[in-house]
Amino acid sequence: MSETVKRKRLAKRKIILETGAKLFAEKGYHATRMQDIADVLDLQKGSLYYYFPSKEALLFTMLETELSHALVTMRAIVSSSSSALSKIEQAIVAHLKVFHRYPDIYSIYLFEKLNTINQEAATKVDQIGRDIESIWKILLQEGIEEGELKADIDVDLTTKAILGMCNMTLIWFDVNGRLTIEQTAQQFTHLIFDGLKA
Amino acid sequence: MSETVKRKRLAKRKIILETGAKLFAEKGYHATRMQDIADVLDLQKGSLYYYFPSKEALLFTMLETELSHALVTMRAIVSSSSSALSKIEQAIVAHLKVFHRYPDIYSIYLFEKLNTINQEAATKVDQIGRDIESIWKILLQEGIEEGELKADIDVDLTTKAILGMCNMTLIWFDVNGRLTIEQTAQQFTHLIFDGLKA
Amino acid sequence: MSETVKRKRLAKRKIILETGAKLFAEKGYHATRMQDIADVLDLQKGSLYYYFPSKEALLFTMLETELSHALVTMRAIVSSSSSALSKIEQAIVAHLKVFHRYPDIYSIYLFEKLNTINQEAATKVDQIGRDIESIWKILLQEGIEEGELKADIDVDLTTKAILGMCNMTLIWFDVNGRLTIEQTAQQFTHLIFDGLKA
Amino acid sequence: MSETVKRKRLAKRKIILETGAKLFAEKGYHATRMQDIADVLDLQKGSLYYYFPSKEALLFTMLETELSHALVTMRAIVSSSSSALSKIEQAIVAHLKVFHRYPDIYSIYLFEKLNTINQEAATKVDQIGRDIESIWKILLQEGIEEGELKADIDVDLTTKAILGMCNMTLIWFDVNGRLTIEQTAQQFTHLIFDGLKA
DNA sequence: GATGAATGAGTCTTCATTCAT
DNA sequence: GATGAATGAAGACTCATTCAT
Repeated sequence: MSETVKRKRLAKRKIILETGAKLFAEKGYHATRMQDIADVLDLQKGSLYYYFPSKEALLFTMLETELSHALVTMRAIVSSSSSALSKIEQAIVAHLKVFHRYPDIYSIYLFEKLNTINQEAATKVDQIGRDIESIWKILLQEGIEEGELKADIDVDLTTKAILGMCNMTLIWFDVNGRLTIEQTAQQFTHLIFDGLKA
Repeated sequence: MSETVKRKRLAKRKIILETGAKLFAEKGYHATRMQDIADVLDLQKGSLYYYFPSKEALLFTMLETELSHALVTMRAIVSSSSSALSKIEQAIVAHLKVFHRYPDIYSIYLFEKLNTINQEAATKVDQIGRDIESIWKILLQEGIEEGELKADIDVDLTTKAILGMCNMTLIWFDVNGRLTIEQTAQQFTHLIFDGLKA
Repeated sequence: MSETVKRKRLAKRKIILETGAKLFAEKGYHATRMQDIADVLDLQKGSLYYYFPSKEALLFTMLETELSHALVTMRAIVSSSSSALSKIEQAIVAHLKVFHRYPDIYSIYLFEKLNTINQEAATKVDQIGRDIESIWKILLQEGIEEGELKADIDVDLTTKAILGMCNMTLIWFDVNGRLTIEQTAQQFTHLIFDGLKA
Repeated sequence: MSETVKRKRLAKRKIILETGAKLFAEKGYHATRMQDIADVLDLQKGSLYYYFPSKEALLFTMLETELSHALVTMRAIVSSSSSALSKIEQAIVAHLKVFHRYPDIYSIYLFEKLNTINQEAATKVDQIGRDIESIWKILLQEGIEEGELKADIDVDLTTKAILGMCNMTLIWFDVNGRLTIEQTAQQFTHLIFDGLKA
């Protein structure tokens, strides 16, 4: 297979993945038929199987690919030499940015019951999610140890709180809305660091 | 129809709703078959149609019933005469308690793409959700006006942040875990009011 | 489930099995569609799944049921106290009779590549076939030991020869033809015992 | 088209036929995909259509070619001037040898329901089979007439018996087994001529 | 009220075949 | 000659729903 052909094939795979992600995110995995994806791409549904062996494979390929990318990005940003506070600030921005680069895929990751679709594949994807979560715990722990954060913080719970806040943006954030991702991140940071009290 | 018969019928409807909710929450609406529900109840799937005209009806009945209840509860708790800060504190506890009384149903509400199942019914349910959200906005607004909260708070965004934090507990909270709902609510309140900084 | 209902269900299962057997035998397993079976029974193809979980199950149910029956019959006939020669004679009749009671099912057993359909189930069915074959070997061995058969007979090969002769009747035997099963059996016995030479 | 090109083309056709035969024999015609054949040959499945217009054509080409050859061989061997007994003996050897030269193709011939694949082509192939069978009947008839075989033999049935015995070797004979084809043929001859009785 | 049976529309997947390059 | 891509028709299986009893 020539280089050109390979590139073409990969490009087609990518556009199928993106179309699939969009539809899975909009209507849910089960409510999306292969037909729907094929329709958007102006293809016969059978043709999709030339690129992916199954609907499941389509789903988990996008999840694994993108979540792995997210993990790499988070790691890179976090392993800098800034202060803990600054790192947390960066992490919030980074997390939101990464998740909103492919909001469809991350929505699927968060809100589909993946383990009822394919236990094994779901476990793999989940592991990446847990890895990302543990980065957050490390960050908060560092903050405490360096004295920048309160000593009595419940690291686990706070991680869940921050991630809950950030991840739910996938549901309500509007790209054409009043606030940008950066502004949202900034306000989140402010809330988390200083609280609401006057 | 005698009173006894009516009561029996209602009791059976309730248990069907609860079983349905549990399964919808666990496996998702589409992945749950009427058969699954019937199996748990040791019933023929056809018999379910004696109580509910359709799977959709089963879904939306539970959602409307329970969310209406949540709205009532939130309103009651919030219309007290406490200080804004105290009301917010109470609201967080109340919200978590209400949501975790029937976590299954609220999970379905938050994470199923209801509008792809039945646009009209989804709109109705959604309205209740928006009503609850607006209570939060009012609370925050009061807090600002009474000078208890910072004046520069973005009310909409903060509402989303608090609700994100609270609602995601439906995914990770473990009844048998280290923290109770009340303790979780308390820590959330602390975080939101005072932030993490040392 | 009441007795009457159970009986009805079993009767329906039986007629589905027989219809399936007939079609599988006529056109082959792969060339027979569930639709074909349903058509004969004046049923929707989906309805077949109320009785059998899959096409494979339909296939292997008939095979296991009937071959088990064949084994039992062969054992019963063979464990008598007649002379070896007489037993072999009886065995030939019995074998042909059993096989031609449900020629469809035995044709499927002999001529379908079962192991490419379901390895595990095929192994189970095959074991029954091997059990039947070993009965024949025992018979021949007895005949040799009792001095009724030539001492230099190759038991394995002779078994294959006899079974080949008998089993191939499934392909050419015509119920409405010149010879009955009993007459065929008798001539086979004669050939095997005494040969063709003048 | 040059000679070299033609030769190359024929060689490729032959290897496709042999590969196809092997797979058809192993897994059955319907269970074998063009893809499977292409895989073995390290080819795209589309390329097979450069050599054969269809899967059916592939099947019937191999059958007609090889069965015609078998007929020729049988005729040659049989039209000698030996005694009837000797001719039958030779025929058994010849039959087994011919069939085991391409056991795959003969298995397909015997055990596939060819007429459900292509009625017309199947009839053609069948005719060759019937021609071979009638050679056997002639042989037996000669034996009777020359007084070498018993006068009361049922020629048709005996033909079926002998052919059943011989043809089923295609299922169980093992090239690496204890017996060679020649030895098997010899034992078959012995059994048929003299029987088993001591 | 409940059940066993059946339906029929839908959904994933397969695969022989075609064809532009 | 050969390939990568695509087609489209078919087939196994699912499942919400209906209904006679």
